[in-house]
Amino acid sequence: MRRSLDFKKKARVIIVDDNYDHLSGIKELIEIESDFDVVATATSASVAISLIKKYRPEIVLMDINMPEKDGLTAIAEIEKLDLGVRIIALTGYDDPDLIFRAMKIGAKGYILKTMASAQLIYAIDEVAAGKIYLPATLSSRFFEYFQQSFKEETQSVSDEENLLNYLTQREEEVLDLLTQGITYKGVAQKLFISETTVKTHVNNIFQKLQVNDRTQAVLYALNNGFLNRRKVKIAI
Amino acid sequence: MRRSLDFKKKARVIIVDDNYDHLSGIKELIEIESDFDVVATATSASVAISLIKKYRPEIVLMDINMPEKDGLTAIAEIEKLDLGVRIIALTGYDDPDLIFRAMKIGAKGYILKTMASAQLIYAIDEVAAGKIYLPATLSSRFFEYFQQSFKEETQSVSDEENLLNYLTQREEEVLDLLTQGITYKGVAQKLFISETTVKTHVNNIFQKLQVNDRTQAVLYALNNGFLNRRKVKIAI
DNA sequence: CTATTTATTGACCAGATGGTCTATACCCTC
DNA sequence: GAGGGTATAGACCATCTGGTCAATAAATAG
Repeated sequence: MRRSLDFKKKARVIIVDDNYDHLSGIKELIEIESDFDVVATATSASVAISLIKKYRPEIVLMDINMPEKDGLTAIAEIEKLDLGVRIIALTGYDDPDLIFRAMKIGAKGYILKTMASAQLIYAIDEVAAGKIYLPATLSSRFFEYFQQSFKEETQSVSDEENLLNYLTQREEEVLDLLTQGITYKGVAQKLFISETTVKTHVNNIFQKLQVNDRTQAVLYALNNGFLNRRKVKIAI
Repeated sequence: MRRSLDFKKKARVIIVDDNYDHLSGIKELIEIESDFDVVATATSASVAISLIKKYRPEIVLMDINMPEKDGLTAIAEIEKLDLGVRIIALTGYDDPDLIFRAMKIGAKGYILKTMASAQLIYAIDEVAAGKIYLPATLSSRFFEYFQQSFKEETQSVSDEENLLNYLTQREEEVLDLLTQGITYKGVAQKLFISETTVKTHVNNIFQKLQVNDRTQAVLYALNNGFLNRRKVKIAI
């Protein structure tokens, strides 16, 4: 029991930072203040990726602000490799957009360089233990940004303005099939009605949505919460 | 300075919980352990909404598990009123999906009923001060769910499988215009080429994406990260 | 009971769309 | 300089799409 805990603590770490002074500072800090094993360091993202493939560390500390290939892209690439590496992002700024994007692409933690050394060790500890760690202040920032991005999305159009609300139930069914890229004939078969009827519905839909063709109708539906209930869908 | 802090602390609170015992328990706790002013309580969401309109509290504690109108819907409705009320969700379960949805629709905090009373007071404190508060354990859950929902979305298709990657630059431009619901003629004008050329490109796009018409092409593009860079877009 | 809304269908037509084949010109690579 | 990929363009044609007008039946609202 004790052994396995100790074993877990001896997680191997790779540090990536284009500033050599920062790099060695963090390295020393970790070596002195913690049990972690810094197996390698890198001053560029591309070198880092090679090292990660070679050493397969448990933890990577990745500076976000780097020239050439930036840290976020690097994180995305590493995550794509699916090596089980757990990445902690590291920057000087608490820009919510950066935090959001880092967490989105799979960073397991996000730390500011200005934070106390104990916080860094704690973060590594938590992440090494399989958790996701964001300091309270950053997590607060994240959520504000997160909620804001929703408000703009969903609350931008009120119910009265959302033309989708004026569609009848049958028209919604037809539109639903249209958003799956089905032709008049196909819709007619699916709904057991004639092609002409479908055309009538489609025409009514166009008028209500104030569009001229199915592509625009589909786009309107997608942009105004028509099939939102289906699945979580996030994109930047 | 001191006064304004004290003033802030005297935030008015409304508590909503269909279980009367819980309700009065929380009420007592807040009245004894904190400076907050419980101006009203409600055992149903609809009553709560009326009370909120009447009292305009700073804080609402909202139980999520309620019959009739559930707490999440209630939160969404209250947020839509845009009264500046700050809502803290309250449940017995740390279901990540619930947490995610609560935060999505604008809850400023999320607390488990099993948590220590001090934690509840602290949460109200933070939220009353304008912050968003999630206890570390819940925030961890949230992030796991958050990242998972991405992985399914973005990593579901590898680069080789994503047929969009086989499009030439010109074809991408054409597709981009198609996803805006523009006709052959319109595309031709925008790109300063003939309508025939557009048709050729479109046909090539269809073959590469293995679809039969523009609607399907647009849907494929939308579902496979074609215009993802534009805006944050989240939906459930 | 009448008016309105909704769902249904037909007919007709212009124009848009999609499929196929062919052809030229440019650029890049081998 | 031959070959491959890309962008351009025309011709032809079947089909699909969208617009309009008209009509019936059922359900709902007033």
